[in-house]
Amino acid sequence: MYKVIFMPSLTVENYLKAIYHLLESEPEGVSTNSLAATLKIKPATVTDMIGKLASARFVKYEKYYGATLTDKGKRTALAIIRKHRLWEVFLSEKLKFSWDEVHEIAEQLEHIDSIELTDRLDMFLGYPKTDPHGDPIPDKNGKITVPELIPLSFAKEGAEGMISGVTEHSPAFLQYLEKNNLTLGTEVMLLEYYEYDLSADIRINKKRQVHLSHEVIKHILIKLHDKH
Amino acid sequence: MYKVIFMPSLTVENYLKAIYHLLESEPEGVSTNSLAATLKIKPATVTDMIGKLASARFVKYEKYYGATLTDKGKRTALAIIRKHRLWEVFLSEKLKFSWDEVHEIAEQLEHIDSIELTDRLDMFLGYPKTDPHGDPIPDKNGKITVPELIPLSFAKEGAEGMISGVTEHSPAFLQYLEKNNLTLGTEVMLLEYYEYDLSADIRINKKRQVHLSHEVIKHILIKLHDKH
DNA sequence: TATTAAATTTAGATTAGCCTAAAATAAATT
DNA sequence: AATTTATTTTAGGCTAATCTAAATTTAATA
Repeated sequence: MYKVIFMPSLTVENYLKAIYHLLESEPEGVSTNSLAATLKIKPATVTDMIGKLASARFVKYEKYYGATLTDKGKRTALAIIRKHRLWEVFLSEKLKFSWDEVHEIAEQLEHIDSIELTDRLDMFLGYPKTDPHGDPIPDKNGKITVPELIPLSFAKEGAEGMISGVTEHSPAFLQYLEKNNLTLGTEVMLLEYYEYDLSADIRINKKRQVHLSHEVIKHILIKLHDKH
Repeated sequence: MYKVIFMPSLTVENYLKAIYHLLESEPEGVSTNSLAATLKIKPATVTDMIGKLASARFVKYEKYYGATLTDKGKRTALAIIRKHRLWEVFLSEKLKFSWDEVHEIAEQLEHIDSIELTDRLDMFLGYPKTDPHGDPIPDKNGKITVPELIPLSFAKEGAEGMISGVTEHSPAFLQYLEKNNLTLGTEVMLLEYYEYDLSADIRINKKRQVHLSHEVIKHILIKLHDKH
């Protein structure tokens, strides 16, 4: 039988975080394969570890049908995500790292184990609501308020909104956005779709017009403006 | 034979740091036993690891006669000590942790691997020269300037100076100093020694007088005032 | 529905970092 | 100088987290 895990190791923390994020697109249960892909390890390794996580009641697991988080697992995952995002704010606001640089360093900082440190950092930063990519920061009780955002690719022609998040965090993508002034807070209006490749013309800050591929607009999240 | 180590793991970093500090009192070579004691592991484990560290040219090692650091080992150790002390300054100055709380958290933060982060943190903190305990911070090239300090227990009767460091970092000791206003920057004068137990009377900030045990004064470092 | 393909699990092996017990060496004491 | 004690090393084992190869189960296709 599987050994019981007490204090979650760095490895366990990374599994839980990955499961949490993957549940977004696989709510019924995260597959062994997608977990292996995100963690860059072999599926066989994942199967074994998921068994241990289930024994320690971090996940609910049915053989061949994927894993979901228990309350305990969700709590643990959210604590790590809270730390990750707070450190990202620190790196961005205080140390002036660009938004494509913060993720990698925060991957390390998120594992620092001190609730007191996390809470003081939160205070020092002025209790930020979101990280530099617009992702919401869970509060100290693990409560997370997910803002109502839609992908820019879901906007109707003529719709206006503000860029408020992204669903792709690779440096390449973020640098692309930066270079095209598509940063958080930017006002955008969807002018016209091109059916054949799902690309679109976008007006930026009521001035400049750009043409963006579907690949780009589907990863930009906007907050729609209320209609008058 | 031993396997060669490329990127120093967390464990390796802790070995190198411990060796660096122990070389202060054992300059001829750090013994297996004292290393085992500081790292809270068994001597047999240390012997094995020292062999690996020697293969990777982090230490020079002669069986039964202890280990010393190579230039490579020293460089690596100083990089960790630099990070440790910079984070201590951050915790103390920015997050308002007391000087007895910073060490434990910095033990984790010192292993974050990003030269860019370290250098930006250094800048953010205003290039501090010392940590909250008065220990000097190596610069980005690993250069460390050790200030000329003497233990308070070495001062002659009548000598005056400023508390500028400690050689004992336990929370208990630091809290004791705090409670007695014996913090960094405090002016002290050695009034009189008591031969039978090596304790002494100390004047604090030209006002209050206290009686301190040898155990205490030997761990307080002062910068002597120039005589006029 | 039978077969093939893909995903998942099982079985057995490896590595880093630790352990205990026993053997070897160095240091201290008589 | 011989013996005892302390330190260090060697030898053999264990665990967490990984791997590869083979077996099993589910999903897709003919």
